[in-house]
Amino acid sequence: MRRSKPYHHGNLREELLEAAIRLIAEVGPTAFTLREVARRAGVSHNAPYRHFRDRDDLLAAVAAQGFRELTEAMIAAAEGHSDSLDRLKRAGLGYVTFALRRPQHFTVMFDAPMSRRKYPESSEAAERAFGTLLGFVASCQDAGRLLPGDSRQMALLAWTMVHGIAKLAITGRLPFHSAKEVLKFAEFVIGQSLPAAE
Amino acid sequence: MRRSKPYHHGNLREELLEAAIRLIAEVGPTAFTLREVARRAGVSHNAPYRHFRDRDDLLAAVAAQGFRELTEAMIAAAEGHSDSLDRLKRAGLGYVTFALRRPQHFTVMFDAPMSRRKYPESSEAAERAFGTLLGFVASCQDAGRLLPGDSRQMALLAWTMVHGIAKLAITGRLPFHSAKEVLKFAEFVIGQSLPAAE
DNA sequence: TTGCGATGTTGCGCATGTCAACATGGTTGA
DNA sequence: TCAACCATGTTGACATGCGCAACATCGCAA
Repeated sequence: MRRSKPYHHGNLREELLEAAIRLIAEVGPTAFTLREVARRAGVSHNAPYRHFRDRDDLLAAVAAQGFRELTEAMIAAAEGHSDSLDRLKRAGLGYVTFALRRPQHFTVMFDAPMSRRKYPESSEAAERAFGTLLGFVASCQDAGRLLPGDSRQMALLAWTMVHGIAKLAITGRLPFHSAKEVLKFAEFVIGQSLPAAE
Repeated sequence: MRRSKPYHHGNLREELLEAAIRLIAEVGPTAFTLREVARRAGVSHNAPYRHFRDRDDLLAAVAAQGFRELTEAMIAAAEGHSDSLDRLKRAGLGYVTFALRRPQHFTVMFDAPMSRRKYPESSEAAERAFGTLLGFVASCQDAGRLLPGDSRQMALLAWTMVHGIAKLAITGRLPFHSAKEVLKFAEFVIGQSLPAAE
């Protein structure tokens, strides 16, 4: 049995990250505060500095975690569908759904200018997410379900589309009042814009 | 001749707004500070409170001004082109160009959740911008250059597209290193996704 | 002319990010 | 075995920001 609080925490980095993610979900990136994270993790206001260079560094870690989860969400959304074009569309909807479910986290992931130099972990996680989308696109082309051509370019097209929808929906700019409506619109956009073969 | 500084400024609101826009262009919305704006306008750190409820209120005014300029930018981009579809495409490229030229301002306009209640001026300016785009879409449909259908839906499609491109480009997520490349990509996307008639 | 309301100013309390100095205790090498 | 070391936490301080309250100034209206 542990006597009250041990001086050394043992797993602080993880807990700080989780606390940060929860805090951001509650108050958003602007009101997000390093000191509040420390409070929630039950440590002093300076403890986080042993694990993160500064506020932005912690936010970058939060973003990285977000990108990993986004990747998972897209894969999970495509799961169970066998037609490659269907899988691509589902992945796109998964992207939007993720953004709608975790708007603040999504905001942290995309609002700060990404600097590969400073935050390599976050950058790599982001690239992995894009790579996943690229994979879906390439599969479609291989299967002849999408017009052939530069898959990278095509994946960028798909990405900017779902991203635009997600961002505008999150910030309340679209005239929709439920996730359902947004997703219906997203389906319309995807169907309209993907250069399906045949 | 005016002896040193008069106690009452005379046109402070305007100057604060301009100073704020310049400051944001330099340091971005995060580092933007009410006090620095006051400093630049040459007034005390509390003077702005006579003209803006708080920091967010000033930012909302900045956003409103941005939406007005964005509207102008789209109109100007379409000017001189007679074919309606051409005009629509140019307006879209104008949207992206505006974002690339004034990334920080664009960010202020779109990153904060929009509350119609709290910031009616900014909301209306934003709606006017969208209305402008809607007008271009409707013209295309009237001229039979775009498939008929719900123009509102179609305008939303166009908007989310250019917005996605703009946002990702601004935050350095697209693999392009010049505005020219981004615009070329934007042309590709627009050409690919607009459901042109014929 | 006077006094009132709009506009600026000074000064404050409180919160935050971050630096510096110090405390603690698990691990390690002699 | 045990002492020194280093990673990890803590305390305290400082500069800066936001926004409130009280006060100052001045144009305008009665």
